[in-house]
Amino acid sequence: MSEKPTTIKEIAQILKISTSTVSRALHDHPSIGKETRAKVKKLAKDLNYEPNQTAIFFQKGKTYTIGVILPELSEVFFSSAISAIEEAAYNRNYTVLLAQSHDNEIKEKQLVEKMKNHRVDGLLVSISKNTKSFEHFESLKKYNIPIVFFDRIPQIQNIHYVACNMETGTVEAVNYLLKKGHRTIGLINGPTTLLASKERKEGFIKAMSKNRLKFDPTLVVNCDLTEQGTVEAMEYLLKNKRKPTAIVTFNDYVALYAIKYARLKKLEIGKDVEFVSYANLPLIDYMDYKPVASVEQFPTLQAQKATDTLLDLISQRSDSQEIQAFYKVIIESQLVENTKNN
Amino acid sequence: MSEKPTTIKEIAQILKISTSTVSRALHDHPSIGKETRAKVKKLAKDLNYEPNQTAIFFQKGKTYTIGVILPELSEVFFSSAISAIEEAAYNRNYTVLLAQSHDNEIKEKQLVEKMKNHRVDGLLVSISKNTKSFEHFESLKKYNIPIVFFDRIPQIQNIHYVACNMETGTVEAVNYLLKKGHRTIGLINGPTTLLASKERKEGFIKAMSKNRLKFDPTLVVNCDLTEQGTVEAMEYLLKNKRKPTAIVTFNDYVALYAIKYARLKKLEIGKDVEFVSYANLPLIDYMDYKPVASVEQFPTLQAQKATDTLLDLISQRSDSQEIQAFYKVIIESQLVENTKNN
DNA sequence: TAAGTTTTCTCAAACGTTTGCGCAATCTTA
DNA sequence: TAAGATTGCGCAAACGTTTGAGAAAACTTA
Repeated sequence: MSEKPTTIKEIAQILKISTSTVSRALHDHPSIGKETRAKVKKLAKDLNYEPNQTAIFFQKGKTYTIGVILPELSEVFFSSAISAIEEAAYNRNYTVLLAQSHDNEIKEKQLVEKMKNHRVDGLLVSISKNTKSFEHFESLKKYNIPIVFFDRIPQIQNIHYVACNMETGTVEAVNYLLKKGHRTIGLINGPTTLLASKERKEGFIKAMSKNRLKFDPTLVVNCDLTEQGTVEAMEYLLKNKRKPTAIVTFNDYVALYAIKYARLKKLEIGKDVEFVSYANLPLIDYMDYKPVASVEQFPTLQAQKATDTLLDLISQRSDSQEIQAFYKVIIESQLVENTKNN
Repeated sequence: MSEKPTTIKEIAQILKISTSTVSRALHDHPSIGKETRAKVKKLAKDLNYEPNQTAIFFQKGKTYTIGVILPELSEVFFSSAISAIEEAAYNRNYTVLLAQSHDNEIKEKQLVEKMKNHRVDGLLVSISKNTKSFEHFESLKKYNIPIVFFDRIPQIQNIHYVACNMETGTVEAVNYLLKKGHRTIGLINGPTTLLASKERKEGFIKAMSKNRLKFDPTLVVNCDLTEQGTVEAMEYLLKNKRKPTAIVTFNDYVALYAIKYARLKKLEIGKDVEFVSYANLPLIDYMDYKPVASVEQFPTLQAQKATDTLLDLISQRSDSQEIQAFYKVIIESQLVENTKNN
């Protein structure tokens, strides 16, 4: 039933030559004669020879595989990312070893170990929300396995990363709303622990001050990104002395919850109150009541750049031994108006 | 800078014992004395020993890795699936090698080769829409690499698969609409080439005849699943002598396009015309004008069962050599009413 | 204390491939 | 035709681990 795969040894035996000759012949090594090469290749084809990668990986100490650790594959942002990563890796003849941390620090550490043991050539990581310490990544450096972080990056020094700067997009968003005549703008932000929250808030403040409006801290509220949390944030904002006529929300989910709540309170979306959000969900296009605009974060672009960076690092590593600089690729977020669909 | 990882050999040398003893000690082999075992384990820990998996893979001819080939990771159905697959594999200590075919038959074949060369222990596949021949899968059987197909399964014999039967759900859907008083029900189906289209149509017909209504073929229209195609299908249906008051659509995207078109034509959704669809998009919950009900296909459940089946096959293989039966796991689709969200 | 048991460990092969080095055969050139 | 250059190939080690078979050491028992 289950035939054993052909090996180089067998080919050598049949042809009565050495395995090294077979190996070299198959790799078009110059020191092998034309005829032998042809004979070897022919027989290899006939016997359906397939090089045993596990042997090669072992021999070369290289697996042509990159590890990818993402928080949640079911989140649209990350599923778009993994799609792009796979694509980019495939184009450069690399394979993807995939794992998700479910935003669990302990699991993330285990996965890093596992990836190391699998001898991946490099690692692509978007860190878990709950990861506080980063030694598990440090340990990879010792083994010379490069890591590139993307989107969710740890706040430590000397790392390679690709990330999206939320400030620009936020500034654009606020400017856009101001231009539309809004003067009282609220921000439903994420948890304070997130870098992304910080960037959004800073963009918010910057836009205000640039427009000579004073920043009103009561119009900014943090939220845990759940529906309940969003409702509470909305209640807070709508009870405010200065009731916002426009609200910037941390992401599309928050926007959806907020819009739902606003409609429940009989507010007309786009008239009584208008929303701008950060793009996570492609389906926003199909919604009837949706944010007027979204700050695009380019998940696939980020993922692509991150993969390319990682693969560059991998090939550099084998070329030279010197320590290269740290790549810091910043993609600017960008406001896009959401088109009406009816 | 880059230290070489510790090996079993080094441990052996330091302790002046043989590598086999070290290996066995680390594996708690009974024939190793308590003290030696303790000594070995201590030193291993101190030296930060990590077994070189590539060597083990090579040695054992097993990689504890499963290959997964999906058509499109950016499609919600498949991203939910890969999330569940990774989860299930992780729980049984397997790792996932990921690739997407982009519905391209040639690429699919290349990927199967690549997976074979990587010596995956098994393969999980949802086939490309455009795949017509299946020898590339046959070739894996020779090497005793089990394959489990899921959701999109080839129409050939002697394979393991997990799939969702669309007929039941479709019958339920039609019954549901009939019960709501509809008598003229349309079906915007997918391309005739797809098994899924066939099942939907058969369910459609079966439900009609069970309710002693004669099946009207003019109310069924095939479509290529694009927006343009959907618009054409809608035009056709709305021009029909018997104008449907309810429409079953092939998937949520088609439903969205159809609803958009219907509203453009000033039809009131839920009154003039009602929709039932097949669930792909979690976001349907957030929509204002949406199908009243969806036929749930349980992507994560399918993926989970498929992974478990594959891993069972893999462990069986090493246990016994006999050829086992072919697993055919059918999950019944199920109608779920979509709750109102305002 | 010698023989038999049991415990603990070692030897060496094997997995399939790559590659540095050396050697033989062939070809070149004066 | 002898010396050197070139071409074509083989030898053997190496990568790190597992494992069957056997050897040595320790412990029993009569």
